[in-house]
Amino acid sequence: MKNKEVAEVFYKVASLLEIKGENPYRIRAYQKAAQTIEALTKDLEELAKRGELEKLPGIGKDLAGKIQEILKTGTLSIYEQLKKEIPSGLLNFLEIPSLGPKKVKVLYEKLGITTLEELEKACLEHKISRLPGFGWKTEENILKGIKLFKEKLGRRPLGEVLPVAEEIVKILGQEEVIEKIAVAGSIRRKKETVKDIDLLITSSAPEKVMKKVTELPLVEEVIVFGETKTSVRLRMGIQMDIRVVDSDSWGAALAYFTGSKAHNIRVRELALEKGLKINEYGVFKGEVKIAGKTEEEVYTSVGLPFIPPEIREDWGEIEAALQGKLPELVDYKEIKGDGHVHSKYSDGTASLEEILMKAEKMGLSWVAVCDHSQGLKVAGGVPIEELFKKKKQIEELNKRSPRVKLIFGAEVDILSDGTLDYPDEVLKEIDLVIAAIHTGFQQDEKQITHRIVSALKHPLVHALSHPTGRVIGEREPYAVNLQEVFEVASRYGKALEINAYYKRLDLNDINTRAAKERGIPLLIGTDAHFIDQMEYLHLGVSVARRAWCEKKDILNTLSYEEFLSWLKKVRNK
DNA sequence: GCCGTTTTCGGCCCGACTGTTTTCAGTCG
Repeated sequence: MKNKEVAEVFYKVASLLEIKGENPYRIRAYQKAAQTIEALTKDLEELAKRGELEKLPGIGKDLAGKIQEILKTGTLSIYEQLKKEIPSGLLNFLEIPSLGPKKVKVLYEKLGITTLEELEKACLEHKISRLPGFGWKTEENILKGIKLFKEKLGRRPLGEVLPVAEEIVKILGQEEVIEKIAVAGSIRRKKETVKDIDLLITSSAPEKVMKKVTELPLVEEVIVFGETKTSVRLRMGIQMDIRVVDSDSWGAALAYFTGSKAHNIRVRELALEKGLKINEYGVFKGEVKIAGKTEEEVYTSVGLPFIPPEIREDWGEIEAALQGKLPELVDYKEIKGDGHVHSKYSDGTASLEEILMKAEKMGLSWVAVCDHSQGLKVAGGVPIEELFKKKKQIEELNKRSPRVKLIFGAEVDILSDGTLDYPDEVLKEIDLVIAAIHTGFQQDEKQITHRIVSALKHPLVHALSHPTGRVIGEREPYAVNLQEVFEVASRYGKALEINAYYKRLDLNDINTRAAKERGIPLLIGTDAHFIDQMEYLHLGVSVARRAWCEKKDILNTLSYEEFLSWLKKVRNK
């Protein structure tokens, strides 16, 4: 958690310096350092103690000192100083489309505007359009932007946007003027939340393509209209950027448009070292284009192997690629089971038969049915007698089902004193026990961590479900010391879940990577309460891929028999 | 503010579109 707080301060310092009109490279240095810290899988305080801060990329003597200062005092003197010069309310303004640091500075200096309300009022009184560099159009755009900001149409969960993007690709893919079409951007990188839909298209008639796109019924408003670059807002509120290039530039454009920005900058720097220039049209040696048709070509030209989109974040993939140490990322095709679904026995809506059928359709060979435990009444927790009925039913179904097997599991509540919601003699009858916190989210770090750690140490527990309890856009993680959880999971050989439900994705990418680095087994579970939610399995795999996981890191790649023997092994330790 | 098997100073990714401008700064990705 400390890491995130330090990164946050650096991001804010960067933004304040931007408004102040400081040296752009100094600003970038703060942003880069913030990114590095955010993606760190180690505890910043540990690194600081060992004096290893300066080993981090983008962190030199000065920033290392500033990190120390934040860790020690909880804040940063230059940050406090900047806040005195520039009201921090102005930082919100940067979120408004069409407002950047330069314009924000003018608004503050000429009109003394520091809050959204003042800004809105000034627009309505047409004070803005009289400022130098502003006009009536800008005034209009700001008003629109304030409205969007208030509606909080920020980042959306990937699981919400991905299906829309795929649908649009399907519709547009049928147009004759469109040769190739793909989703790029953070959707292609499978980030847990996305801000917009980036579409890349090849066509020899870009103007016709743009017309088709803007005429889609899903489009609410055209924001930017150009021949090669157009932006629209969809009715669901999300922005969609469309880029059209010719097929000769497909690979270069796809790489450029997929990002991340930080990754692209690194690749372009490598190109510069080799005397090459990369843009969205290709790789150039002087005036001559030497690559660009495929992404592989672009990477090869700078001496890199192909890097999978999910890890293009400048989180060390460039260094790994240069050393030939890129991981062989786990593939969805290698996934054989789902580690966590609910049935009618608790608060799920599907019967065991339906789960079995769905699994078969998805090509899985096993599914663990982990219903809630007895105490969790709001979620239809299963009383002990029912539990044995379920066990029996699963055994009977498995006999009749040669290809897909159900695993008798339970998602057992961790009570507020750290004990479990079934007695041991019951737990030992359950083949897969995943423990989870569903109550007492407000407890302090010591208490929550103690509960989780006690559960993980329990000899009959196999795994910890949704380890941080966060719900994207709705609920912050509870105060858990993950370092301690990792420590115990690793020592006792227990698994941590990657909960694949689109609003959870818990563990997230960075924490999954931290767990993987410590050799902790990971179990992907969809937590499906409706049968179709089992399809979120691919989102869990995406988290694993973003976390650099390979086949061996993921328990779901085990066959039914192998997984059962893993379950037994954990208890025999 | 960082960084360096050319460098400890002088670099630091690259281009499209808009709006307010008579040639380009600002914003955005």
